[in-house]
Order: sequence, then C-alpha cells, then structure tokens
Amino acid sequence: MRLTNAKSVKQGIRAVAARAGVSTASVSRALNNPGAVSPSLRARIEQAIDALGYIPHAPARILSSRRSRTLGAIVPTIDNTMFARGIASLQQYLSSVGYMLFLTTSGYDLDVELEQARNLVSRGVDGLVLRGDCHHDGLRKLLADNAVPFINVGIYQPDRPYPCVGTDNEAAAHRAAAHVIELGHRRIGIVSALQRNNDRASARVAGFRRALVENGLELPPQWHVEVPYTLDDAREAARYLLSLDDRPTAVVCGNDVIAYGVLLEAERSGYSVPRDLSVIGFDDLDWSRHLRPSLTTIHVPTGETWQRAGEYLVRNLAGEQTIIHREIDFSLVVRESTAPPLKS
Amino acid sequence: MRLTNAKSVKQGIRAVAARAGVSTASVSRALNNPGAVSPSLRARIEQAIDALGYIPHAPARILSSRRSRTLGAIVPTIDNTMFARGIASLQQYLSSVGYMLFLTTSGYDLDVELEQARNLVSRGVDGLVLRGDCHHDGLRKLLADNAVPFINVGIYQPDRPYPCVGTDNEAAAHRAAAHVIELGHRRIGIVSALQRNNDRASARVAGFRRALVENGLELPPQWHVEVPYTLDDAREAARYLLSLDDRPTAVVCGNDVIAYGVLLEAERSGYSVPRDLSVIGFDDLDWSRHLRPSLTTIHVPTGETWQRAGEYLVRNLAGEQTIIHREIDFSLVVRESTAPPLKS
DNA sequence: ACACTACTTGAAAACGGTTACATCCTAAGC
DNA sequence: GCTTAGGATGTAACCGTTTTCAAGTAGTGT
Repeated sequence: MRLTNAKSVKQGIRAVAARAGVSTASVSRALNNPGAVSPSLRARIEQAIDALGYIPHAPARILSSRRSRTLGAIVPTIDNTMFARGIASLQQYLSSVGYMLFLTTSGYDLDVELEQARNLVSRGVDGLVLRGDCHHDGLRKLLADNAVPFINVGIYQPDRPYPCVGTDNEAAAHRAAAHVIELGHRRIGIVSALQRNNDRASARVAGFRRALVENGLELPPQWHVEVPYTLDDAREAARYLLSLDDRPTAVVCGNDVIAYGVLLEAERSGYSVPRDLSVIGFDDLDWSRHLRPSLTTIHVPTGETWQRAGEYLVRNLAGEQTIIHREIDFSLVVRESTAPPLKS
Repeated sequence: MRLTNAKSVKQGIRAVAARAGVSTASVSRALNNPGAVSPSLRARIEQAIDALGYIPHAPARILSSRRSRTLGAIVPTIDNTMFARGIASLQQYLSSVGYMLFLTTSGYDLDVELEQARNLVSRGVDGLVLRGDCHHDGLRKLLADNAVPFINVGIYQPDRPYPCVGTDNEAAAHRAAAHVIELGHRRIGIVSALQRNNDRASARVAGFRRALVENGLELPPQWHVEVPYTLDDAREAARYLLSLDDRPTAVVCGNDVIAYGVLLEAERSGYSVPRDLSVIGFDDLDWSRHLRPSLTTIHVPTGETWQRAGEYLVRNLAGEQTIIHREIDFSLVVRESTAPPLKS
C-alpha cells in the first residue's frame, strides 16, 4: 500500500491543479488565456507546471476544443526542390503562429490524395493545403461534409469557386515562349512535364501553345515531348529532339529540371547552348544561376506562395474575411541559355 | 421541434452503433480488430459506417488508447536534397504500415530542436526520429521522462547507449581522402560543412584528417574551410582556396553540394577538373552523375537509412526486440572529377 | 447601506473513442 | 440433462482537456 493520498493524481492538468491548489479550469485558463486569470494564481500555476514538467496532451485538447491548430498538406512528392522549398516556407510560417503541419504525399495519384485527405481529416486538421485544382470528386465532398477549409496552391484560377494562391502558369508559360519568339526563333520544341493529373503542367503547355499560335508558328507533334520529373528522362527527351532531321532551334521546358536535362544532353551531344539551341526553363531553382550556361527561366516565388497559402487558412480559421484568389507575380529572368537563332 | 428521437446521436461512433443496432464497443472492435466480431455484425456495421460516411476521430482514439500510430521527425532543414529524400522514404514506409509522420525542422539549433520535441511529445507521438546524436541535454531527459523511444539517424556509433542507424561517417570520409591520396595527391584541402551542432560534419572532418595524418601529410590551417550548405558559400570557399599561392591539388568536400560549388568555381576560374584540381564529394546526390565532369563521391543510401529508422521504431513499439545500432554501408563511386595530380 | 457590475474562480459536463468487465449464448463433455 | 468453457456482445468507466454555468468577491455609484 502506497503512502500517497488515495485521491492524488499522478499526471495531467489535475496534478498541476492539485499542486497549485486550484481547479483544473484555472490551469486551463492560465495556459490558453493567461489574461483571464489573476497574476498571483498564474504564478502559482506556472510554478506547479514546471515543477512537474507538465506537458499538455494535445489530443485531449483537440478532442475537447475541436480545434487542433494543425494544418494538413498533400503534395505529389517531397522529393522535388520546388515542393521542398514551398513546404519549408509553409512550415516555418505555421510554426511562427503556433500551428503545426501534417505533411503527406500522393505521388500524383488522385485516389491516394483522397485517402490521405481522409486520414488528415480523421486526424483533426483545421485546414488543408492542396497542390493545384485537379482533385478527386470525393475530396471536395469530403471537405465540404466535414467543413474543412482548404486552398489550392501553385495555380491562379479566379474564375473557379475555390480558394487558390499562385502564379498564372498559362500566362507565365506564354511569356517564356514569347521570349524565344522575340529572339527570332520559329522552330520551337516543347518538353513538358506529364500533364495527367497535373493542371500546372497543362496550363504551362497551354501557354506555350498559345504563344506559338498567336505568332503563326507550327508545332509538329514530334516537337512536343512529355517527361517525368527526372534528369534522366529529360535528357532522353532532349536526345530525341536533337536527333530529328528537322530539329527545333529552341526548346521551352515545363520546369527547370527538364531544362537542366536538355542543357546537359545538348552539350553532351556536341551542341552549344545557346549558339545551336536556346533553352528556357520554368521555376528558377537554385541551380539555374549556377549552371553553365546559366539558365534563362521564369522566376516563381515558391516560398512566398506557400506561405500565403498558410496565411489564408490561418486567417480564415481566425474568422477573418480574406481574399480567396491570390495571384503571385512571376518574372522572366534572362540569362545565358537563350539567344537569337543562327542564321542558316 | 425535430421529429427525430430525442436520444438520437448526430455523429461519431455512437451514431454508427445506433444505426447498426449494436453497441459502440462492437463498432470499435469491428474497426480495430475485425476478427473479434461476427461476420454478420461486421457487415451491418460496415454498412452503417459508409452510409453515414463515418470517419473515426483520431485524437479521441489516441486519448483513449494512449497510442497514436504517429512518429515525429526533427531534421535541421527540409530544404536539402538529402533530408528530403530521407524523409520521403521514411514517410512512404510509415504510410505502408499505417503510421503517420509529424515533421518539424530545427535549423541546426539545439534549443529549437528541444522545443520541437516537446511539441511532438505533447502531440502524442509514439516515437521520435532525430538527426545525429548532438542534442540538448533536456531532450534526452524529456524523452526518458515520457518514455518516448527514439533513434538517431545518419550516424553509426556502436559505443553509445542510444539507438542509431546510418553510415560510419568517419570511415567513409577516411575512404574518400584515401582515394585522392592513392592517386598521388600530397596537397589536399578540405571544405567541410559547419561542424557546430553537426556531428556528421565533424565525423567527416575527423575521417579526412586521420587519412592525412596516417599518410604523413600536412594540413595547413588555410587549407581547411567550413561553409554553410549553399552553392554560393561553397564557391566562395573554392575561390579562396584556388587563390592561395600554395594551393592544394585536391579538395575533399564534406558533402556533394559543397563539391558542386568547388567544381563550378574551379571551372569558372579557368582551372580544369580533374587536370588541375581533383574534387571528391560525399552523399552521391542525383546531380553527381549528371554534372560535367561527373563527381567522384561517397555513395550513401539515404532512403534505406531513414526507412530502417522507421522500421526500428515501429518494431520497437510492437514490442519486438531489435538491434539498436545498425550500420549502413557506404561505397566510393569513382567518376570523372578525380585523377592523379599533374607532375610539376 | 444597497443594488449592480465586472471580474475571478470552481464544479462538472462534455468531447469521441477504447476497453475491462459483466452478461448472454452456444456447444461440447460427462 | 447438467455443467462448463469460450466466444460474441453490451455496459459503462475512463482517457486529459476545455468550457459552460453558477457562485463568490470586490469595487462603484447613489
């Protein structure tokens, strides 16, 4: 038989309350709303808290308060500089406002995304950050049924009813293609990312094509290649394009990684960039300025985009009215990989 | 006044139970241990579940069962290919065994790491994945007090009492330095990552130095530079080393990113790699094989390492006895960036 | 002095699950 | 036919917080 009081509590807020000689309600208030408790009480409670090394139990708190101060994010893959950077910014911001982040990956699979969302909702997230607006129907229903706010990041679609924050990919892609056209190129190839379940990739392709059409240029089918997000695939695509009898003099790429692949392969095949081939990327990753030749590309402020997504949700959850479509500006960064075509 | 029964329940497991005409206990069992409930009941329950679109509330479950099926991971930064890849593997594995991951970043700050750990413990994580064995004292106490199992990943320290999984950085670094020494280099510089709060970086430096000492080579202070994890800083370090009157003929680098910087800067300064300068990296990131010249480096199976860390914790939580120090093999990958020194 | 606020504090009921324990039922063993 | 073991199911306590509501305590203006 123990010598301790039979009613003594071992842990938790009750232990703190007992030790400080107050009610659990006061401890809770001291923790969540310090102003609502008198200074003397607060002092006693705080002393008890760190005497006991008390750490609040978040799940209990969530259960009771129905708020988790946690957001969920579902990205296609984390193994991609773009997303890694975005997530890092988002997380840093959330942490600065006392929120946490549940991060999951979908691998560009809509069903997996839905499953992950269900998981996150079950986990009690207060809101969800999604990539793009290409989702499973069940996902929207799930979020509506459970009243979970969300935002689509990386795209700008003011005509859709869903919140989003990002650059206008179509316009940016148009700008990229326009750049090489202005330089005098008439034979322009496209190496894009896979468009399936990826509205960002599609929008970029659309922008590229519009620029071509507006300038009366042809796009023979063999000049448009789609590749997964790896250097190897991009190189293979470049090898193919460069092997064509009637090869393009410029290649516009769906993202920087693809452009790197094209750059590397062109050089490897003995072509000089930009003399023999102009290459333009999209995203402006770190490597773009360091590569030789450095890469002309569309700069997209990824960190800012994701942080804004977090801000939107946090504000929204705080009951503030906020703008639901937010455009993030892009810019064309001209470096060494683009130049006028050789006169032939 | 509603027409519904006054005792009707709107949501939750009780609603499911009511609809299926069973007790909440049965629903819970059908969910967590389907074998323990008769097939007919299970069918009724499952039907009720998706008729209602019921999603279990994880926090309540955690509160009640004291298990969250969630691990926490604290990495210095996610904005780093190495960690991104490791986390991706870990997450994929965890998801395959029904676990989730809480990811946070510490920015190489021990105090922040402790705070994040406290946060994660408060969140009810079942275990913690940490980077290296360089932690705040309070962290070990915290984990001990709360009986939270953890593992240090990315290092191999069989002489320490803490679980770990990773490569022997000292040995691997020794191998790297030995390689350039075998090639005939006698004047070898080191560009390492910041050693402060980073035992991995320190171990690598130690390995480099041991190889030098064992071969009777000098390391003048000006030949050892420490830099943060960015291409720009690495380039600056390279510029400095190459500007020395008595410059080294080979540079061993603390990681691949540093090596890339050295490579880029050497070429930019008009030196040819490996003719004028041999460069060796550490980690074997994707870029290493694509770069020109491709990078000789130490290959480290990052994905496997992190997955094993997850396996260790999951098994440990399942009550299995598992080996607490696990070594992951490294290998030297010789590519184009290293060669014998010019005879002068 | 008195009524009336305004502010602190405490008691106790949720929150939505799990699980120990009790109960009921069925079939096997004698 | 009577026990008994064991499996299926239900009852209800409990997990650690928050929060509503009521009660107590000063301070204010008349």
